[in-house]
This record gives sequence, structure tokens and C-alpha cells, in this order.
Amino acid sequence: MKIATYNVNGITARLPRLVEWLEETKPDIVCLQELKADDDKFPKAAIEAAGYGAVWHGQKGFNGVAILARDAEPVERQRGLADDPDDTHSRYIEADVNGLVVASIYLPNGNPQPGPKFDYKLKWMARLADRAAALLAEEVPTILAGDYNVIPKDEDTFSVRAMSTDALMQPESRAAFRTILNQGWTDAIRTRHPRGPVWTFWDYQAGAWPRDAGFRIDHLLLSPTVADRLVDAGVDKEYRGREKASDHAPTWAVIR
DNA sequence: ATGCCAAACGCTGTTTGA
Repeated sequence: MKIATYNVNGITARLPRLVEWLEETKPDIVCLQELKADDDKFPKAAIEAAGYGAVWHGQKGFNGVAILARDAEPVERQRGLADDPDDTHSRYIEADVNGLVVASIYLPNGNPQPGPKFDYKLKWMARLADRAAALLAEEVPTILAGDYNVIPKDEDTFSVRAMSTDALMQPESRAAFRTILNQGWTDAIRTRHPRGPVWTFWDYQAGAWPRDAGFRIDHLLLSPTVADRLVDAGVDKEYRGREKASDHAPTWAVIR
């Protein structure tokens, strides 16, 4: 079973590319981020025509997350994170899919830092950590997949210097990510590719794609019993180079 | 020190965000 996460950077603008990728790679479960579309603008019919059921948590203009399942209907079990009733951002949705609990996560970028956006990022990560711990306590097979907007280690960026003041690799961002991992989650990509560059994002700006100046911020975190079933993981890098591509590439894991 | 780019919105440019 293949589960993928894909920050589409606008599902309306990306729909032809998304459908093409679904048809060519046939993932069983897909976590989408950055729909940039309100709930009533989600392209339900096109996704259905491609063979996928879906649940989504949209928002006008930015954010927005969804979970797709091939030949199945995901059953939503939570949207949003607890402990901040004033949080209006659509960044978290969780569903039961084929015996798995799956969450699609769009973690706040946090730039510029320091500042209120960075504070929001760190608070959001603490709330995610609480949810992640609760899910582990349920002892059901779980995958937390999405755009974490965290470069976990120096080897996860083309340039430590270029990114040194960026919110994505501040020590606080990395510590918050490690706190979640250390609960007992397994980073699927790094387990299958222990060393060296694995990029999942290339900025549109400054020729990042042609000079392969990327970083690794899209992650699939596996609960222990899912980690035991991990067979492979990778990035569909080729899709980043196509016409009208997202700035992220689909990132996936195969579970036995 | 700044813009590089892209999408949405709504209108021929502005805002937002990464």
C-alpha cells in the first residue's frame, strides 16, 4: 500500500497535474496540503472521476488540507487541533482509511522569524505534539503526513548558510520536530535513505529547481506498528519539473 | 539589503505567503 503527501500549492491551479499524478502513480492514500480553496471549491467530481474518495478542510485563499483514498471513502475523525479556539487556519485533518489513522498536516511556515508568525508556528507544533501523543496512546496504526515546514537536520538542505535565518531550520523548530519524533514516530524517508540529500521542495525563485537547490520538509511519520511494515519510501521528483508544477514534489512510503 | 516566484482575488494591479 502506497501513501503519499503532496503540497499542491493551489488545488484549482494544480488540478490537471494532480489528476495526472494520481493516474500515473496510483497511490492508495494521499494527503494534500495548500488547497488554497474554500470547502465549496474543492474539485470533488474530478477527484472522484480519478477513482478517489476524499475528505477536506478548505479555506479561502490559503492553507487547506485533504485526504484522498483510492476506491474508498476516508472517514473523517478530526479537523483542526485542540487548545486554540481562535485558530482559524485550516491545517489539520484526520481520517480513518482502510484500517489506518491518517492525518494530513500543513504546519505553519513561520517566516519571518522572530515574530508573531514564528510564535504561532511553535505553538502549533506543541498542539500537534499533544495530538500525536494521544494518537500513539490509542495504539492504532497511524501515519502523520504532510508539509511540516521543518528542515530536520543540516543534511536536509542544499545550503545551511542560505537557510540559516529561516524559520524552517531554527533550533526551536527542529527541537519541536524532534520532540514529536522522540515520542516514538519513524521518519519514513530517512529510514529508507539514511544519508545524503533527499529534497521534497524547490523554491520557484532564484532558479532553485534547475540548480537542484532544495530541501526536505515533507515528511511521513509512522507509528511503531506501521514502521515495522515499511517497505520503501521516496520522492516523485520528476513531477517538480513538469509544466505548471507545484514547488513541492509528491513524497511517499510503501507499507506492507 | 532586497528581490527573486506564484496563486488568488478581482480587475489590468494588489495582497498574501512561501
